[in-house]
Amino acid sequence: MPIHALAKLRSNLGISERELKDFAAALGIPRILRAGEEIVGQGEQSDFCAVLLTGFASRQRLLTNGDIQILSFVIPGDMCDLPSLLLKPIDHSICTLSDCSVAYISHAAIRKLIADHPCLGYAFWHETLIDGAIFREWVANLGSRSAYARVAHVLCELKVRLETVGLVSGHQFDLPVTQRGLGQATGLSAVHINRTLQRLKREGIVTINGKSVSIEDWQQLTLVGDFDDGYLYNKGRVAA
Amino acid sequence: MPIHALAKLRSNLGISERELKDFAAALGIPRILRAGEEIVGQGEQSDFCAVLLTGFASRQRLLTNGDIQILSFVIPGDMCDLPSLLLKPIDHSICTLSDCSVAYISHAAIRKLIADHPCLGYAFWHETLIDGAIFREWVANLGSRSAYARVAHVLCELKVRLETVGLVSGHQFDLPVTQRGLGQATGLSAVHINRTLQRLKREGIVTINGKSVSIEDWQQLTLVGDFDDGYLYNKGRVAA
DNA sequence: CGAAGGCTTGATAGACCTCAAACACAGTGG
DNA sequence: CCACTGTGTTTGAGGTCTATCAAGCCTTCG
Repeated sequence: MPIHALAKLRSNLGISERELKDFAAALGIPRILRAGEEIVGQGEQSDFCAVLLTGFASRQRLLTNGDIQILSFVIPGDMCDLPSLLLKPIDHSICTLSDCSVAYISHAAIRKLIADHPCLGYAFWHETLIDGAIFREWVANLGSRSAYARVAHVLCELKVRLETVGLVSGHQFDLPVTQRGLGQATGLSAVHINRTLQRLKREGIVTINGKSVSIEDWQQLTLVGDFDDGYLYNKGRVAA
Repeated sequence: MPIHALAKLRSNLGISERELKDFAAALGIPRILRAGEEIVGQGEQSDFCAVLLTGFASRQRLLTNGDIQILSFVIPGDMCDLPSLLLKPIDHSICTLSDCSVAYISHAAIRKLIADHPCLGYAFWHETLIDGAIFREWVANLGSRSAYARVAHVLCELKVRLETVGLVSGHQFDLPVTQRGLGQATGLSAVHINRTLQRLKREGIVTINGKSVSIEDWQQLTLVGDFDDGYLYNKGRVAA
């Protein structure tokens, strides 16, 4: 059932059929969450991890002045809550951006899986390392690039990551994120996001209809966003 | 010999004396590097990890326009290169900011240590997760805070992390980072770093003499920097 | 002693923010 | 079916934070 999650784990680090089975067996029945709900809350000491099966979520941090900083986007196939296995209480929350289905797996079950299949331990670790690589890229994005490049870069990253789990058809994908949300991800105001998106449209690089984004000129978008997909380490693609 | 590294690993995740011994035995003879050298280079496929024993280093990313973004600071006791075990080629480089002594341990040895002591596997994973938490905090720092707060926050983080390995005496510590370097870490120009530091001094929050930083008003600094040390997960301190 | 790099200061410019208002759209209730 | 409300988008105007440029000074080091 959790196709993307399994396929992605499989491709990431040569997981065997057997290990995949054991992992799938340890997953609970998926729960449906509505948009705007919390999957994990900042400061919680959870004893389980969440796997996002369908939908869109954001990892985010609430600052003391009330502002929200989005730290990364969570897409289907992501074991979004793995750090909570070793980091308690967790320093950020994960919130749904659209309706989502989420499966849970207890920390105890994860530890048992790792004990039984050390290879899975490396696979989980690998997941968190890629998350780390994404954070690093975002540091560079926020610290070094203009608003125009930042927005382009985020779109590039999403396109490549969504492609990995077969969620891009043609050059188009769904992006259930408001302009305010994009602002919280890129450190820009919603107003400026609006103007930046308009520029990307005006220059024929993307078109946007509601929540649907279509990349019209991928090469130009990567150029503008200074994007190199190396940091995503997505050698193993899942067929669309 | 590698006091800090061992002590820190020990405190991080209840490593036993025995595991510590095996780890120390696997470390090669430390090498001395001069300031400005590369410990690991962006794009390399290394087969070893580096442990920083003494000195200061920075994790950094070279952008296509030639700019450098500092992603985090590496201080004594950090196994700075752990992601390279599973992420090849590595997406960033690590450069010394001062003269450093560095010990190396092969990936093969690390894998063997983990096989022999699963607990060490979790300890290493934990290290990388804390690095991830630091990246997240930096995303928030760069995305949501003013220049004044950003600089204050970086100073807060360094003070707490250096304290953990006993490198703060009184309220003072060495910081072999140029103002240009602070700019590359905070996404600000060197000129503005200069003015921001002047403001922090003028307001009696810090004093700076050459490479030595002294925190005069810690509470005010944390307030200005919106700093909460939770994300560093440094429950286990090493006595100074 | 000269050169190079880092720090400091002033002036100007520009990128992005804030405020404000109008518009579009979906969901809700009468 | 139609107001009504709330959220998201769009546009304009003005303001501010931070960058850039430029020059002078200081320290370090060969």
